[in-house]
Amino acid sequence: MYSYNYKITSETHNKVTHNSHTGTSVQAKTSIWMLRGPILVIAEKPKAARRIVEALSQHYITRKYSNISYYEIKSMSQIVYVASAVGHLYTLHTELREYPVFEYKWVPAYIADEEKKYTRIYLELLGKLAHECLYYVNACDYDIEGSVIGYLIIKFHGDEKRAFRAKFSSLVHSELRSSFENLTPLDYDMIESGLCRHELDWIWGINVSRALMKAVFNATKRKITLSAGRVQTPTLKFITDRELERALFIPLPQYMITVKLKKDNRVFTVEFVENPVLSVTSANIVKSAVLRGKYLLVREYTTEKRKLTPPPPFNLSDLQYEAARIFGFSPMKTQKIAEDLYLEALISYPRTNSQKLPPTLNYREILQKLSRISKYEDLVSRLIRETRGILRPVEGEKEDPAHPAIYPTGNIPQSLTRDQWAVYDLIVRRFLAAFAPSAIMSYTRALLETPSEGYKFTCSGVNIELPGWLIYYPYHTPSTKILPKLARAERVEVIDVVVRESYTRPPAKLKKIDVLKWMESVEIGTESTRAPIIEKLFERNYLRNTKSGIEITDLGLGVVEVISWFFPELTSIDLTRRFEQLIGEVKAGSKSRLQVIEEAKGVIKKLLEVFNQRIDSIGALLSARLGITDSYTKCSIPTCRREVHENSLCKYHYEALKKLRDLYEEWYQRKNIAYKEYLKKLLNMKNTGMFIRDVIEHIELRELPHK
DNA sequence: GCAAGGTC
Ligand SMILES: [Zn+2]
Repeated sequence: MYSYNYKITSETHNKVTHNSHTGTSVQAKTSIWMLRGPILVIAEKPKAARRIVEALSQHYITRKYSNISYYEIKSMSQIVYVASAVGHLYTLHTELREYPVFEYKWVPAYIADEEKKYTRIYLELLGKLAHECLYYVNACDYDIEGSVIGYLIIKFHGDEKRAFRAKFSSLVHSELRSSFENLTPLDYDMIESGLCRHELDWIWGINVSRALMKAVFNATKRKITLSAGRVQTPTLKFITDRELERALFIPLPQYMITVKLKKDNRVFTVEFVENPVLSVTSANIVKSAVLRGKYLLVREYTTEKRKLTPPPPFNLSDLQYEAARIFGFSPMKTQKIAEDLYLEALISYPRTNSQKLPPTLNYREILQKLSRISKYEDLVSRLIRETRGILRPVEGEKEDPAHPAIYPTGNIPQSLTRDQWAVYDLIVRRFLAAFAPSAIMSYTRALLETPSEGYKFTCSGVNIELPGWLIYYPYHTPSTKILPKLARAERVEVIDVVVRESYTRPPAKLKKIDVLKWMESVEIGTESTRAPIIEKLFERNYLRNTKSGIEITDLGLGVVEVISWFFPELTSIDLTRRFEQLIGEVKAGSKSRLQVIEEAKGVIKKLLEVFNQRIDSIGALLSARLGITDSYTKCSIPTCRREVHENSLCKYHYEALKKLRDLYEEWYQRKNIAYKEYLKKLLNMKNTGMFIRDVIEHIELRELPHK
């Protein structure tokens, strides 16, 4: 139903080609050097401005405006200023405080938001320079947001009619030079679709957030910050679903059969291939068969060598994942550290999705610089030896329209904290590993059977034949396990059979990194925004963090219920797919931005009308979940604040009770046990869900004596 | 004050 070929932020413009004589493009190209009159070149960020001016001239002048730098290229016939934004300098804003609200305009971010004060000086400088200039070049990142960032500055301080777009997808000097010799007119297709995305997110997010807050205010007279949005709400819903699954989880008994075998005086263990076995009776049948036979017959014994290629260079989410896995860092912490390292010029730009190193990068030079850091000296010389100086990095599939994978610059770290070192070290090692040879692993697998019944058992071993890249990036090293040598048809002596009772487990509690990986997998949010959006859900008190992972709060659950009821599209990732389709149509020119916004307005207005009709009961629900007031009809579980759904229970406790009673049948079949024993057993198990526990404790164990 | 998106 929707087209998936349009990504909200990673949209790549049509391929960058500057060879105008091939006739591949009909767009007029202009060389910056042909323009007569002062020119302002606008970069997206200070570091990019520096790279751009270095590429354009060897004789540029660095100037200071207050504490920020800009650059000047002066020749006989022209003057070029290169200055930078710091990301978005403008933001959508409204003076109105009510909702529905559809009146908004772009205003300087430093005015609308106290935290963006630092952008003021950049905008002030750009304004002053723009005033002196005749031509304007948007040289922001070559993506949809870059098109918007530069456009708004030119619109408010320059002149769209004398403006150009520079198109480059790396900051390599030759590519930069070429792009400035082939400037195109402003890319209005991207600008319009970008503006449209901003407006859609604003009207949805602001209106629904205000509606939620208004409901709570009416019910409690308290101003409590609540929010909803295209990215945060589906993310909250995802976490809620996992938490509900856990809270309603009932472990089921199951049985694992293992056999201890002996070969050459060495005892090793094989597992029943049909594990887990669902009842104790069938487990015991297998057990006695094995004991009767006294030995197992080897049916298969195979060893297979496999190449393990190095993992690709880091993009931000892979780095966040590894730092979480290896050091337990939150994605936000890793991101902040990576940003610090970038600002210290120790690593390349970190907010990238790319798993590919720039092909024109001087790898050898970086390696030589890294070898001056004593802890990498030996690794680098080993790498040069192993590769015989042939430096061809592996790459992954993921791409980014404006930035390559993360790599170390080779600059020597001066004073890093322990945590900064940890992240820096991961980046360096991953970079080194990208050039290293594949590791070679051998996997051994044995299949054995009982001689008469043919019950099958298996075991496997793994050995590192050649470490290859694991020397440089050892965090994927498997623990080796060597099996005894076996031959087909060999009889192996049985020492013991173990039937271990275990229980099914609920899905794990989510960690922040799991949430981030999920957002990435369903393509919502961006490298820059995912970790901050997860943090925002905690700030709103929708979530709480515990040692074992994320938990949903009563408020978070209530917000998801309310949004699911009145704004269901906002809880689904399909809204992002829908936005992608719409802004794709704006880009193609088949729909206008105004048209798309008017349609969205209509939808939102209608939803808000229905919301407003029920605003009192919504307010009552949320204020009960906040613990401010009591529900009119309270769930009979003493610890529960929710309103009654059926039989004096809220909908979760009602469902829990039903499930608890339904699943007893299954338990009885697996493990002959009385209902009361079943309840007590469940209460004693840590994996039993919270809602299940509640109904056992407060209903079943209380009512039983009367039954 | 509220979104999501840039970047410090
Ligand atoms: Zn309840």
